[in-house]
Amino acid sequence: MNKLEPEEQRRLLEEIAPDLLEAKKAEEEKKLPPLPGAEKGKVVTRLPPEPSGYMHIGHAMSGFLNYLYARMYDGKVWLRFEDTDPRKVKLEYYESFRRGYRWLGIEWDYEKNNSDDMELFYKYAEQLIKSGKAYVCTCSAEKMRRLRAAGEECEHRKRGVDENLHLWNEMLAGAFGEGEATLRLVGDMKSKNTTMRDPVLFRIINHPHPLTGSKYRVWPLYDFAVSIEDYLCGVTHVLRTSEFALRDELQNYIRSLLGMRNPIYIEYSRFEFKGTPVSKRKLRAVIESGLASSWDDPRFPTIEGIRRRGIVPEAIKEFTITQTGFSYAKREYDWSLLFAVNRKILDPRARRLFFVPNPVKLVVEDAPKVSVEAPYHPDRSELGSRRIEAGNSFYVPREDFEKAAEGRLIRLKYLMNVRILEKREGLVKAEFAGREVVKNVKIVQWVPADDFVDVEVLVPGPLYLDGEVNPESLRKVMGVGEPAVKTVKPGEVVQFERFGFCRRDSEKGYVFIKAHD
RNA sequence: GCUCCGGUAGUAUAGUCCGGUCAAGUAUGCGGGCCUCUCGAGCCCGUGACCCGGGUUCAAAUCCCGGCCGGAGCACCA
Repeated sequence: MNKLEPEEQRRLLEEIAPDLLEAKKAEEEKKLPPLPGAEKGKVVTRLPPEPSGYMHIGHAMSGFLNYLYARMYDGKVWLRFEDTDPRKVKLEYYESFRRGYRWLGIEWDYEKNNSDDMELFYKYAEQLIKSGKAYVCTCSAEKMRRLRAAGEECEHRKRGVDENLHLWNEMLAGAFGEGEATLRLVGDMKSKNTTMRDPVLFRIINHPHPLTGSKYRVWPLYDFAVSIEDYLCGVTHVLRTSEFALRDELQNYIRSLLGMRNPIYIEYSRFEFKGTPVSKRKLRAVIESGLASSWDDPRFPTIEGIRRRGIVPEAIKEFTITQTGFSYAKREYDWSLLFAVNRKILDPRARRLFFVPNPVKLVVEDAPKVSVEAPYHPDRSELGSRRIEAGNSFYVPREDFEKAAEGRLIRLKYLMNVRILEKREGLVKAEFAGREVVKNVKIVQWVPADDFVDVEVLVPGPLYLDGEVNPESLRKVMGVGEPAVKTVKPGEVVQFERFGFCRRDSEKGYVFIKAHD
């Protein structure tokens, strides 16, 4: 009864929307649209990761939605691991999700694992059996699949309660091997919604679970576990991706049989970025092709990948709030949308430094030997400055000087103007042309030729182009950096002037990853 | 194949429920200008969309029908 059709969800959303829009303009703060059926202080949402793989940006955005709505209504958030497939679940992933949520600034009030509640699941299963709503089925998987597709019942559905109870206890006692018996819901074999056709509630898995070891062999399936857990946790709003939409009916039905209240569902299509699939299969293909070596590759949509790339949590949060809608339509975000948000956040805090990609040597024989005090930020003096000692030879961007004609005037930022005299392979000669700023002269960054560090910048691009793995998805730019590059701490994001925002990725040596321009 | 669900500018969204105020708003992108000792940020101007075809109506992005295109599901995964 709490189940709302998408139209209904939108209608409710719309009803309160005008207030929101006005409020948004008034305080210039970005807010999510109102949550249907939400009451201050009574909202409970959940973060439901399956600890079977790496956390990615889709988890992050979904996580923000659940977290921000709970916060917006002074509600509570559960972190609940959906870990009822012992074969898929791995210990390392539990912590990786906690770490990911923490990094994002997503806080949760309570935490549990579905696998904590096995005894409870068994209790509810027994209740269903006793009320004639569940039966033990000993069909083979293939037969069951065939019958479900055809909408036909199997002979096991007619078993009596006592027999089912007996068989169920046999299952729990270990009398059946894997695949030999399941507990099924008495659903509706004729339902158009195939999930309602007597779905399996429990199956046998002979594989140790990372948390409970070999204590349990009879494991609940997703729909059963989640139905019960959402009720147990008091979840009022389920915000999840649309691949679960068909399960609303089933989960509500299971709860109705147990006398449990249902949450409100809000579903939306997956969040994906162009050229960057989140699918484990596709990412693994990239690793297997040798293009990437690990799951934290900066081209990957994994949390570790985007973190290394220099995307900050606030950007993902703001992006989720402003660019997201509860739409079922397929969408593929353009990275530039996220970059724009990230840039606005980074711009006031990132120090400006000189990095010269693909350097060429510039010699200015008559240059005065001077040093300059260069601010780390054009309009935020609190970020400080550094002194650069300049001689008469420099490294400058090859591109700028190769394109420039002889006789052309170019300014070395903060330092002086030079006039190009001659260009030879790997060397440009120029003459000193004054220190004052001249209008309409190209300004470039520079690095003293006798005091610099070698810098390498990784520039990530789309992993897939036109559905094919992109072999040139990671460009490596070699260059030199001014001495102050040594002061950039690992993890810090700076702006290399005229190059882009880059995060220092290495502990030793100067390897950076470019986030964006 | 079957069952659902969608299709608003390059991209992402607002608007669709209760048809007119939408000659369609916002962000980003793109073009131009201003500012700036960065090709960054900021400010200003501009560009650009209701999938197609019918129907209902005085009036349709909004309602109805058909088509096309796209997504999801059809597990003893979640």
